[in-house]
Amino acid sequence: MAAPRANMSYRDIKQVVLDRIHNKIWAPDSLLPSETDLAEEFSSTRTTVNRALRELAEEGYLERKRKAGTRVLNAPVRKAQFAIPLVRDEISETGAEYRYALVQRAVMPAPGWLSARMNIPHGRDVLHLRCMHYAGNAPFQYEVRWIVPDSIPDVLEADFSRSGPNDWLVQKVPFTNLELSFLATKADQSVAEFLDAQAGDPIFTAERITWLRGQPVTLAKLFFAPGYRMTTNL
Amino acid sequence: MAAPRANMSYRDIKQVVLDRIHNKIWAPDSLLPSETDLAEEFSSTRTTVNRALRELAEEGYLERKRKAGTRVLNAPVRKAQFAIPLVRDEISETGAEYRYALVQRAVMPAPGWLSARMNIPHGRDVLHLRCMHYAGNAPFQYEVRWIVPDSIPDVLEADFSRSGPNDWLVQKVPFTNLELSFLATKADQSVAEFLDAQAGDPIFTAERITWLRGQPVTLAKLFFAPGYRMTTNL
DNA sequence: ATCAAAGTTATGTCTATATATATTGGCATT
DNA sequence: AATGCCAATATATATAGACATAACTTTGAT
Repeated sequence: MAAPRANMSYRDIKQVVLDRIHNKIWAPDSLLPSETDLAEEFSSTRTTVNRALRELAEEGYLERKRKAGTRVLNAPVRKAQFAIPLVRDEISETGAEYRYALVQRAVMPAPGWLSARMNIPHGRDVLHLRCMHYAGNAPFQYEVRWIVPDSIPDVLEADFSRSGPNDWLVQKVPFTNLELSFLATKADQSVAEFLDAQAGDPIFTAERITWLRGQPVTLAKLFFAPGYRMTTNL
Repeated sequence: MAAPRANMSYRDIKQVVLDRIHNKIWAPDSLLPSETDLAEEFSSTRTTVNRALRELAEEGYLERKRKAGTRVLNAPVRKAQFAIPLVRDEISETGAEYRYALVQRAVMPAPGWLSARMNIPHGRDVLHLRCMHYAGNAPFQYEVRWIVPDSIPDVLEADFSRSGPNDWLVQKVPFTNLELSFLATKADQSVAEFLDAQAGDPIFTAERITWLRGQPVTLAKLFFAPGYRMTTNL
């Protein structure tokens, strides 16, 4: 059991606090001593204790309110963090060679569901792309993307036959807001063919919509090959 | 454009730095001025600048190394953060009434795949549960769970007929490690029946394994009703 | 020329202290 | 009983200065 001693770093303090929470020395829903008191107990300063508690709160163990104090959360809302790598990097990391192919490119009026979803004026032209990402020879991800060209200079002239829209957009267009969803979809005939799956197979799917200061930028549907799983440890 | 002025908070500084990154004043891969210099520019202190840069690094915009300095990441590895709420809370928040039902309870030798997955001695008895979580009258989640009773006192005596193992475990057993995966599975006959789906429907599935100081605690497979999507904004 | 030691420097963290701000609880007024 | 105001208090954030540590750079010995 970690015992308070002098010269404890904020990391040490975090650990001691965590231990006490686990051992119910500070029970769920109970209040912790004030930062001042803890600083004294740990022969530390309030600044250091503050950092420890602040981080534990960020990690979902504590709840802090001015004047109200610091409270132990009864069901720690542990937060899963997923890095969202570029497909290219995700594939490279497995050691496989990343390959890309453009399947289709078209400029077309925004379909109704897209207008509604991204708040685009009805009938506005959008750029529509379908691409494949391969890990070696195996299909890895099928990408269906819409890009709103209005606020993105040059996008209609960009060449997406050699590298994907993601690479291009990351370079050219920053975004301020992102909505990311994960869901399971059923492979239709076309998706199945591209991903080397059977029609009807369950497909892990990500949908990401990005905005730049209120303006819709792009919507991507990413269909992962069968067997894909997104994993995190914490 | 945010212009440096006196009395900037660490939040202000974060915003200015972000703006400069977006406007390529500090290009990808380039080095930022040192904390000391920035502190001077912002008429602030190194401590405050440090917090701003540290948080931006945590958020995936910057990379920091001692002596080497602070560098702009070219493809910000934005990190998606998902809160992992208890089913109970997730349902309550929608306004629907949370209901729970125990479907099956059994003590059985660990099947081979489970032994391998959780590193349990072959043939060791484990507690196996199947439960349903409803939002109002609609099925929401079908839970298939294995619990390793060895290091968990009383779990074999616990009553899971009124409330779920999740609630119980959260109260009784802290965990130190968690592996969380998301994938798409195909509803088999049994899952389909419980979730009011068709056999073969794509099912968004979570698999979580928890450990306590190296000891396996529990593995849960959570099958969500059709239409479920996990969403986050950032 | 090569490698190891020493110096330099940017970030990492701690101490000490001060001001700011949100929230609570009590008290007085309506 | 309800409302509004005020003081107390815990957290939030800032300043100033110090030492620690990692990593890059230069120097010096072999």
